[in-house]
Amino acid sequence: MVEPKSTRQKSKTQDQHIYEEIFDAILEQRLWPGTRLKEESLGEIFGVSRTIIRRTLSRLAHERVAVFEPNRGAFVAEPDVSDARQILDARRLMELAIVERVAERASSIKGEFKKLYDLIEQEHKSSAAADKGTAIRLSGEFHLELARLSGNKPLEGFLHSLVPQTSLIIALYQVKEGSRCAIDEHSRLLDALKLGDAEEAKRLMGEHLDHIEERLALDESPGNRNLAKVFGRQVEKTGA
Amino acid sequence: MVEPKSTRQKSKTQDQHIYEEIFDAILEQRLWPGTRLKEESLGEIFGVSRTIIRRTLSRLAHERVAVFEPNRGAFVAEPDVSDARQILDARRLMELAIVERVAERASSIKGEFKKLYDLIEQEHKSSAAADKGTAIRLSGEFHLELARLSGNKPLEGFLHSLVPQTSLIIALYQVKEGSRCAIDEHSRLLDALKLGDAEEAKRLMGEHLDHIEERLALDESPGNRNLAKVFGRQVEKTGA
DNA sequence: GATGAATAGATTGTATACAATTTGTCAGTC
DNA sequence: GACTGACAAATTGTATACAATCTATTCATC
Repeated sequence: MVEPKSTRQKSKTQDQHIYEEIFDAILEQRLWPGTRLKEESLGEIFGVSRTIIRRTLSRLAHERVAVFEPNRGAFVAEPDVSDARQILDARRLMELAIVERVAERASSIKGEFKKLYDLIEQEHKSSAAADKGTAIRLSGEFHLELARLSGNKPLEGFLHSLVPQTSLIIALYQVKEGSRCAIDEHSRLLDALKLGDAEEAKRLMGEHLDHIEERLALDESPGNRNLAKVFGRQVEKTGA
Repeated sequence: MVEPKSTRQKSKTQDQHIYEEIFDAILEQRLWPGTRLKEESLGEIFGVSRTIIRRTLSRLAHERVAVFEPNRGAFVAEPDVSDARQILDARRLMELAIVERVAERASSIKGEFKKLYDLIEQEHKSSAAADKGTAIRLSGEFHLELARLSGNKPLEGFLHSLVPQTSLIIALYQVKEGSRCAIDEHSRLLDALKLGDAEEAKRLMGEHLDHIEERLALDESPGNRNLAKVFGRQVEKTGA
């Protein structure tokens, strides 16, 4: 549908674009856990062949944001309660390590904090506009930008896969609506980071994550399991 | 060259096999940083088309064990000094978190320690046989099995990409030969883990990693930079 | 009417064909 | 003899063709 132009050249950019489009859709919870990702449909949407789509799905699968079911196709991942606990555990570990490193580097990266402030401002705007999807995505982007400022690419990459997975967990298991205090938490965290106060930053990040987890129903009782699954798809887990 | 049989079915296993073959070659330092990974050659070696090879390379690239250079192909990664520091930093963080979790679960996973003991025994054997490649690989597998026992799949997956990257760093920057005390360190670590002594296990793991890093020349002085690069390949960094 | 087998349609998995790009070679010029 | 440009070979990047598998529908049977 778009002009084919040179066919090549923009390949990496093209890939990245499609990836981010799906990534953002998951962050904003427009793509629900369990949603089928049909290759030909996606190919038509983005004007590329299945080859490209397949590569993107493969990347998402490697990041555990999507799963391939053999001969059945790719689906948006549906982390179960056990997965969710492991993901949140890993994420806490990462986030604390990240703020520690950002705080340590605070003085040498002063100029780079601007984007974080911009993101907080945008968060306020979308919150005021009751634009829930954008607000959630911006919150994720705040954490990703923090990871980038840690100066550690492996950690950044790892968090990049944990953030959308957290989004899926929230979609599946959040029972209480998120009060907008999260934005203020980001704001206070950023203040501590700017001062290079690692301990305070870690404390704030820990509380921030506590608040996210408090709103989740991750007990394994059948009632809650169903509650979670009901809003997902693909129920046939036993039969296979 | 191999019988084509059903063409399908074994697909995932086939993929996994090729992946592990390359993965092990890197762990054993048979594949050197900078080595070109030509798609057609690999396809012939494993008896599959470029499609399959490309998927494998794409996975390796995502794990930062290989790098794609646009229109030029895939190469075994050559982490520079800055990359190396970040990788080792991330790895330390992961390894400490992993032993912490294994120690916590020690009592409930008693039966699962067997493989670790087996691996140590194999390490002794290959060390006695002066089989350096195998010894290095087994050491890596020890850490990977530890990660598996942490019970945290995301952490396990992340370490799975850090271990071969460490192998590349050692290939590029190790200046002193590794004394075989590493095996005893694994052994003592395992003892502490079995007792559920998280603090002692973390201390031992920290020392173990110290010893690995002590043998590396990661200072940015031009002499050492060249020393490292000289044994790699693909020198044209400025031109392209 | 419910159950189950057979068949048609849809979708994924892999190989291959072709286009775009890079790399290496060789002639021509200064 | 060194340098530049053009051409040829090799290799990657993408699309497409075809095979294998799964899914849904239909029809027969009880």
